[in-house]
Amino acid sequence: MDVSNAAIAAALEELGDLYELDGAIVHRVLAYRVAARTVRETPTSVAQLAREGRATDLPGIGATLQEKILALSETGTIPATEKLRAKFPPGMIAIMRLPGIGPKRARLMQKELGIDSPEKLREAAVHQRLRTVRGLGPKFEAGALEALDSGAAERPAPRVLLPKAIAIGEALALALSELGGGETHVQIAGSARRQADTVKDLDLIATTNRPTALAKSLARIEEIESVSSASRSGARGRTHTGMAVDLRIAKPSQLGNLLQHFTGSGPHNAALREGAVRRGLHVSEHGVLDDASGSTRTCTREEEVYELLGLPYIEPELRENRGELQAEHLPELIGLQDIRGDLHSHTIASDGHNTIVEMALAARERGYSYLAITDHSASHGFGDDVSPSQLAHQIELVREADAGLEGIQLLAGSEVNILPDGSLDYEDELLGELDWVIASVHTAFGIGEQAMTERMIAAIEHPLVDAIGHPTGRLLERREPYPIDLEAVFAAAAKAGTMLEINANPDRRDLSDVHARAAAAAGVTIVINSDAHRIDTLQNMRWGIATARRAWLRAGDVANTRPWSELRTLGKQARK
DNA sequence: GCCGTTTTCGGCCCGACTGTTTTCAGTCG
Repeated sequence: MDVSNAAIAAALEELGDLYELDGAIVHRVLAYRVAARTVRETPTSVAQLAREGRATDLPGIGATLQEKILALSETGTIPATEKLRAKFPPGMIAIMRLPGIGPKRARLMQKELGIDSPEKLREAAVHQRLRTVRGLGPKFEAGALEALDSGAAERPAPRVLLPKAIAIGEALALALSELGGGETHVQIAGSARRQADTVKDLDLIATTNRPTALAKSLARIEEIESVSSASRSGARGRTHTGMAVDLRIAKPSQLGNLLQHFTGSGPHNAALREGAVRRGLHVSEHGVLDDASGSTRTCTREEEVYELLGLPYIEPELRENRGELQAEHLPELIGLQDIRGDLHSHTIASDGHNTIVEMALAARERGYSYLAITDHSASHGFGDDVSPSQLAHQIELVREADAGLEGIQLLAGSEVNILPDGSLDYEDELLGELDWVIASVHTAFGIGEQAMTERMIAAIEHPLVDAIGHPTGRLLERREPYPIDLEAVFAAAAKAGTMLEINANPDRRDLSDVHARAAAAAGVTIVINSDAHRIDTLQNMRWGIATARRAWLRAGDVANTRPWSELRTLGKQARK
């Protein structure tokens, strides 16, 4: 079995870190990090690509890295890594992770004091030996101790799921607007604005006529635990939940530049600026410097920044340096208003918390014209399983509720378990009674890539399965996707006409942005579903839309932007 | 390390902040 893309990415990250410690130039180190990201986001097996000599087709991967990937996949290790590990023990990388310590200082301390682990660093700091090294001083010593005490060496900074980050960001923006007075406007930038799966720190951009007062007011907000610096240009702080907050205050004349800069992403901005330099332009958060005239243009609106560079406006969700700067045409992205119905929801028949009618009314309230009731199936377990006879009864209940409701069509459905052998846990005859069938994997995640791929493809090819639910099984920050050959899955789904879901639960967002984009490119029809287990979570649809936008999807790529009368002709039930 | 409207070598975004310095290196986003 091939080494996974995640393992290759981790190996490239490690080698980049080791080269950095070894004093390599930053561009070489960056090349490893860029390559690691590319590998992590590639939906097909990079080990296999390397074996076929095609890994070099991926952006940022050349002959040297292809060779190293090949070595990793054939021998389980990369020779250069082995060599450098002997020179720099793992503790050195942990030290380099501490805030305020990079490769230069880590190596300096190793050379001068023999420090090669967080423990030895603490020992030296406590005994005030760090300050004996030229270039280091008492403040550095104190900072190192504080960083060690924070636990930064043991665990990476936590990432917050998007809904929580946006909730905090909106609360802070509102509080700042009130504290700053009438002329104050605050908006969210950074990865939260780009609608990423998770957010490390929150970027807020403000305009105000009292900048110093606004920066100082950050400390007065109840969510804020501490503020480390505040000036007329902004403030940095931390919430009680440990999330870093960066407030930047812009002059209105430069708001466009600042917003563009702090929306990122880093790779997008770096590529944008490299492209600009080729046109004799230099982009920063302050403006666009033109070599020809020697003058700097500032932009009140973000659109003007892109216009000055000869680019169309690029939606924040696309700013990941995934081809948006080179694209001939950018897609007109799908929006929440395009969604006509939700095709994955649960009720009290399984593990949901509301009745069919309650869910239907809430869906109608959202403006949907249809809702599929898709409770779990016969082998779900947890006491929430729906036996075949119970499903037959549930179908009657759905038909009854549908007959009694105006303005929304209820569809009888099920979220059927895909058993380890690829079969489903209801008989075809019963499935044939349904309007809509989703099939999902809920058990036996560890059967291996090949078995999982065969299992999934069996479900995809089942004549009564309309869509596959949360196709990779990932839970953000908690569980990796199960190993599966997605290239084969996408090809099978496109051929069979089985849709693949973007599950909009913000813990899942599965398919992911890069996977959904690859699936659509392979000809798969996407369906975006809330997987709501109560009326309140129907609104999770917005996170699915966020993923779809990051996947470059248009309304036409997504099945449930169509009325049911049209959608049903795409489903398998129409063909039975 | 990669890459090519500067094509096989010589570039490879831009600025702020901090702490240690006497003019700047290192780190960070």
